[in-house]
Amino acid sequence: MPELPEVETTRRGIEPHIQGCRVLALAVHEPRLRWRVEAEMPAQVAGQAVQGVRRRAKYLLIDLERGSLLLHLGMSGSLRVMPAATPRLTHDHFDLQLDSGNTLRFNDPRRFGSLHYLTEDPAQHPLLRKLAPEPLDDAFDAAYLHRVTRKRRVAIKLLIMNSHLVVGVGNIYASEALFRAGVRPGRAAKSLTREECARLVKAIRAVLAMAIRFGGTTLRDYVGADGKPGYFRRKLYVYERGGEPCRRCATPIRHLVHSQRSTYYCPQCQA
DNA sequence: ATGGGCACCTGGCTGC
DNA sequence: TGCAGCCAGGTGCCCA
Repeated sequence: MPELPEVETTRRGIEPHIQGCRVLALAVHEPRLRWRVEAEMPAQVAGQAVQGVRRRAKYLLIDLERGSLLLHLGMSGSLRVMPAATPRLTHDHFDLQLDSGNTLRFNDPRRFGSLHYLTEDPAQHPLLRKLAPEPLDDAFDAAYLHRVTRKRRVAIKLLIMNSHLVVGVGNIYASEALFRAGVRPGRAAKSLTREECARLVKAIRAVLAMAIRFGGTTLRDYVGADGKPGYFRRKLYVYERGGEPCRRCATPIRHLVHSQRSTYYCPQCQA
C-alpha cells in the first residue's frame, strides 16, 4: 500500500489523537510481522507518554519518553485510532492502548509491516541509517539526481524507487512522476539529461505533495487514521490505466513489467 | 559498487 | 463450486 503520501497522511491523522496520551498497554495479538515483535516490548513501553509522531521515508516514529516505536506499514498495513472497546477484526495485529480511552490499532493482512522499539538514536538504527534524502527536502534537487544517475544504467524508474538514492517513491508515484516529467520508465538512468533530471525532481516533489493534499491513493486496502480512503486515485495519469487513453493525448497507456513490478507510461508523451 | 532475483504473507480475481 | 495460477501500494538480503 503505502508510499510516502499515505504514510504522511497516517502520521497527520494519528498525531493529534495520541500526542500527550500515556500508553496503558501494548497488546500484541500477532507477533509474526516482517520481523517478530519482541516479547519484552509491551513491558518496555507501558506507562510512557507519547511525545509526537515523526516520519522518515516510509517509516513512522512514535516518540515516547524513553525511546521510540519504529513502525512500517509494509504493502497492506494501516493504522487507525478508535475506541479501545472496538471489536477486533481479522489481521488486527497490535493495539497501543492509551489513557484517553482510544487505541491505535494496526491492521495488516500480508504482515509485511514491522514494529520495533528503539532506545538509541533512531537515525542510527540499521533500518534508517542508510536512507537517502527525503524527496521534499532541499537536499533532493536536480544537481543531486543528475550526479547520482551518471554511472547507473538501471532503469530510471528503478533508480527513483531505490531508497539508498531517494526515499518514499514507490510503484505508483514512480510511474506518475515519470509521466509528468515526460521520461520513459525504462530509460537508463545515466541517459537522462540535466534538464530531464530537473523535470523529474520537480515532478516527484509535485506528485508527492499533491497526493498528500488528497490524503494519499487508495487502490485496495489503504485507509487513513479515520478509516477513510485517500482520494488521489482519480488524479492518476497512468497507474493502473493500461490500454486507456492518455489524459493528455489520448494515446493508449502502455503497461509492462520491469523487475516484477507493473509499470505504466504514455508512449507519446514520454520520451 | 552495482544489479538481479527471491523472500516474506494473505486475499482477490480470473479462467479452466 | 473448486482450485490453480497470477497479481498486489515494500524492501532486506543473498548472489553473481
